[in-house]
Amino acid sequence: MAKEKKFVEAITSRDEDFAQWYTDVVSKAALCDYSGVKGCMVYLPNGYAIWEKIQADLDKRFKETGVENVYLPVLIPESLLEKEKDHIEGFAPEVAWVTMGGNEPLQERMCIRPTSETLFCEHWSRTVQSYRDLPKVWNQWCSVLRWEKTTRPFLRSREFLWQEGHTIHATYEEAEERTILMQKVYRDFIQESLAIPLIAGKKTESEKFAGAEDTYTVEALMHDGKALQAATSHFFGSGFADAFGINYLDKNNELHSVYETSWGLSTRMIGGIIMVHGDDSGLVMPPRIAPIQTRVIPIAQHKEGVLEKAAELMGTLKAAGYSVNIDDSDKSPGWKFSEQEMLGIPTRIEIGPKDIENNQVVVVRRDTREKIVVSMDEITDRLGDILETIQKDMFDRAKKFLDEHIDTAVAMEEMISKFQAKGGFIKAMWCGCEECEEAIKAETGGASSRCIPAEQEHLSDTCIYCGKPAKHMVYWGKSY
RNA sequence: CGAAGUGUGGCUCAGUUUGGUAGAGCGCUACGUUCGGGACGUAGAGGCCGCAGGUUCGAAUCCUGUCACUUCGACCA
Repeated sequence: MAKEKKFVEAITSRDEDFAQWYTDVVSKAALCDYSGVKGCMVYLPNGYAIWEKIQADLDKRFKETGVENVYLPVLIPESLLEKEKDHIEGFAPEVAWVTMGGNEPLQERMCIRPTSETLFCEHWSRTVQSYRDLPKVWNQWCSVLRWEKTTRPFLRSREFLWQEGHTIHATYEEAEERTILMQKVYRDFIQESLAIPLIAGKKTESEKFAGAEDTYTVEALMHDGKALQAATSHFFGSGFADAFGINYLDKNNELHSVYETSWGLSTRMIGGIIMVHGDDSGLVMPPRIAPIQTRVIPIAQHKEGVLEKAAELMGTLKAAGYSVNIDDSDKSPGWKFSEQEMLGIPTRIEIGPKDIENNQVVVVRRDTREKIVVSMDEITDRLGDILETIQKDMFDRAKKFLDEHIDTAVAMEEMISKFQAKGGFIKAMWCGCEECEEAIKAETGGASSRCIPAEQEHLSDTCIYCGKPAKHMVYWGKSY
């Protein structure tokens, strides 16, 4: 990637200190603020607007597959959380407890939901009786709380916003199909709307969700070469159903367990957008998910007619369906350009006396800074084309970066040197045992198994670590 | 939870070693001049120095405790 000209000193260079760059972008783009409680953040208008766009897009996609939205309580009694063994073991270390109601100690303490499988199960165990009650394909938009030790804005906060879908089905096959379908929904959404290319597959035994039989994941690669688990879809089999007693009578009056799934995507995805697309000038929003698609910046706005013409342009664009705003503050133009760039608004439209004279405007792309002179008469059509081009180019650039950071290895020395050179994903064969998985992580300096892709390649016959017969080809990488 | 660091106007920090009337830059407000890549002048507003104790004639500064945040590790969407 070409060295970018840097206009603003307030943002640390991305290649100099990626972690600091990330924090600077979050703060300069006014996405969130820290609060008085560690790991609980204030979502500012710019940040929350992105979440609202994600919600709207994803919710529409969910509903096209038959999902219905619900809302369940924020509190889970301890006895309920404990019903499924693997689940409680997985979450116990990071739940927060409520022990008092007013001034009275509670008879039973309750945790603030870290996830809601147990609540959905409890509800269904009381209400599902017949095959006619199935399937249930539900989702809730809410926040959950996990007492993380180390927190970072969006990437790992204690309270975070997400959606969690929960479904139950009469058959194993139908539930498995739903699990895979939701992985596809996430994959399409993230690639099409967020312009973030992915690798997809199943998690290994050790990386699976607590209580799941299978976890399907989509993984993105950040600009620093680290992987981000973007969304997961879990297949539970009938484990939870049996633990909670969710049974139904089929047409032959025979009693059966239901099969269950759950799937989620969180505000962590906002961190992903920043780390995939952002640059040294700040945030770069993919046009389809950008809360504001273009910002009108008047040049020499004190001159006769400039502000009026700029306002008129904004009105025209609004009427054409664009999400647009104007910066008519008395800041200098240069300041406004930098501001628009830090916020990641995909385009800006400069309009000054020269433009008005020539019946034109100057559209500037955020991603490339390319200046495009457009006739005032064509702007409503051309802007849409430009935004679509940006969307496509952003995906293509990210895809090229991803492809350049996927490598293969058949021997440990090869894997270690390749991984340590530039991070990214390394494809390598694996025998399927947890000991090798851990050893690979330790010896490479942090490359954990990210997923087992559906499209398997045969790189060699043996596990890269122990040399025993290989079962899977796995993507390995350092994870956020 | 281990290790390190930091809390002083909205922000970034100086002042703490050696106790003596709270500082700078940026930002903010008003007015004027500017305006195609973070313009400038003039005049202003704004802080019981994270919190609680203690030592002292006197504490941002020394002592004790406590809370929070940041970064790095182990755990995790």
